[in-house]
Amino acid sequence: MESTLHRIRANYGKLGPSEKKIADYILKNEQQVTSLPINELAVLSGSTAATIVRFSRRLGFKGFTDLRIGLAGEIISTSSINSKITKNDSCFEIFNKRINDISVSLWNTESVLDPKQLELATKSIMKANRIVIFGLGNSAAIAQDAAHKFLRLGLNAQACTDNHLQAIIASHLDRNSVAIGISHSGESTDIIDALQLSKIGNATTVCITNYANSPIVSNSDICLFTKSDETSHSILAMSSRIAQLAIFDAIYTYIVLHADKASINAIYNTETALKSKKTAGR
Amino acid sequence: MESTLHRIRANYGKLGPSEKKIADYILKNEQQVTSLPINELAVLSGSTAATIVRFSRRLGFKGFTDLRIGLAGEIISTSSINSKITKNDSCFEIFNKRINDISVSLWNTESVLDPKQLELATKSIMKANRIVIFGLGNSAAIAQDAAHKFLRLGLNAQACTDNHLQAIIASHLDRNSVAIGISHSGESTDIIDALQLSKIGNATTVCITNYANSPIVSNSDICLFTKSDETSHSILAMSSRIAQLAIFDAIYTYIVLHADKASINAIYNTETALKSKKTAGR
DNA sequence: AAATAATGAAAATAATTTTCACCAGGAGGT
DNA sequence: ACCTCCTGGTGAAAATTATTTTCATTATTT
Repeated sequence: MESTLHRIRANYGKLGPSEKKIADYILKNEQQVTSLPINELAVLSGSTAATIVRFSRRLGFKGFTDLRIGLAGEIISTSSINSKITKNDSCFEIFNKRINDISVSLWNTESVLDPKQLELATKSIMKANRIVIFGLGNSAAIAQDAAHKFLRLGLNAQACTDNHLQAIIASHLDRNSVAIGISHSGESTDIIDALQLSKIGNATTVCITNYANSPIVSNSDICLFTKSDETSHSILAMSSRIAQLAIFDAIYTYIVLHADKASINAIYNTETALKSKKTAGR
Repeated sequence: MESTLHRIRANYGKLGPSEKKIADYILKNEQQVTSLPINELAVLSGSTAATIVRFSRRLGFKGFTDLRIGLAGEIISTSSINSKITKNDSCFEIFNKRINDISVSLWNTESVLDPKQLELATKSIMKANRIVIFGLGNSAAIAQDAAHKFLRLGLNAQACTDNHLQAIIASHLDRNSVAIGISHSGESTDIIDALQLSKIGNATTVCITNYANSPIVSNSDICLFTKSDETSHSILAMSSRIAQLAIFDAIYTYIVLHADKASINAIYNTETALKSKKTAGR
């Protein structure tokens, strides 16, 4: 079952003029439409109730009510996000608001992440002889997590979270290497330096950042963007980091699915090796 | 504006018996209710339309229709996004399904995480002289991330992700220490051993796990549960790890908000120290 | 036993869907 | 070119369905 907004866009061409007006109004006022009676929507969109019903049917819904529910289900409840964390919040309330932030940030990232760039990054990683992931401070954990994932796949991956080692490692990369730099702000000088050094040896450089106009972007062959507001108390850009994690996870999963025999064995062996660490299988 | 399901739970006590039946039915059949006429819901829940409307009003909605929209908006469309990842999916499609999984898992965790235990854990961490976080394999990155957060707060925190060191460190903890063990399965023997050793010195033990009936639970003073299905290709329990991250983030944020002068200075100093690593301030 | 709260049946209202008549534009025949 | 006969889109109004309100009844409490 496809998403509501998608269905509207996909069928836009086949719509009649009056139906187009309805589609336009809905696309412009997603949120509002979820709590609008059909007759009001008819007036607001310059159409009639009957046409709205036909419109809904044409898109594959049972009727307007059905479409509306679909719409509500897919709109990141812009209204309900009052994620301001205050000092009076209990720890649990904070958790609550946090996960809301994270969800929003993930779905926002989905809208700024370029599928093409993501695919390029993935393919580069699959083909690389060596993968180095640079991340400092907040991003160090992400880098390590990513390296861990790739190692499981039998890839020659390595996290580099030490700014002394970074320069050394970066300068030894060659054209068959991929250097991935993670920096939320896109301004971490050490990471940028590492990518520049990597470029000297003709490694493919990939960055993951939140800011499209940051210096790291101009030093990267492939750019993967996250999107998170990081308004509140996040000195630690929590939600953007989750977005970063999700990106690596998608890459990892893709590679798992397209792995050849050898890689699958690598995964299998890892699992077997870890089994002995558990008291029982789950 | 609070979430629909929460409002139902929060006001559950104040409901009449018939309204409770409605609440029960909605909580058990969230998804279905979004596309159910009020009269059918009345029959299914063993109540009447009038009571449902009253019930909706009492929860702060304009009427049943309003409640239903709220519900639809907050149910991570379990049905619509069929998160089955297939080999034909592009990397971006995988990303898409992944973030859906993560969202679902986060909101599920919100429903199993005990606010009391979370608060206990937080308070223990705030008061501790020493905090050690044990995590191996998948969980190592989480442990490091958490330690990193606490360090920024000026807390004496340390991640221990090496199973040789774990035993050594654990056996040196005392009653003013907090030992936190992270294990998705709750069965990682090394982590359980570490917590047991920690307990000998009377440290407070905290676990984070997905399984309430796992051995780690009986070796912990405080238990924090995540909930994620981890159906698909997740050898790496991705979404539960995000839930773990979110838990630590909530704890961290709470402590930030309740930090005394000294701690705030610690944060400030950290930020200042890091400034020099950036080409410009963001 | 009176007051209060909760409930359901039925009436009233509101929203949605269906029906139907109309119109515009196109295809094919004269 | 002109006339039909279609077709598909549209809106007005009727029919249906859903929701909300009213009100009488039944529990529960004081």
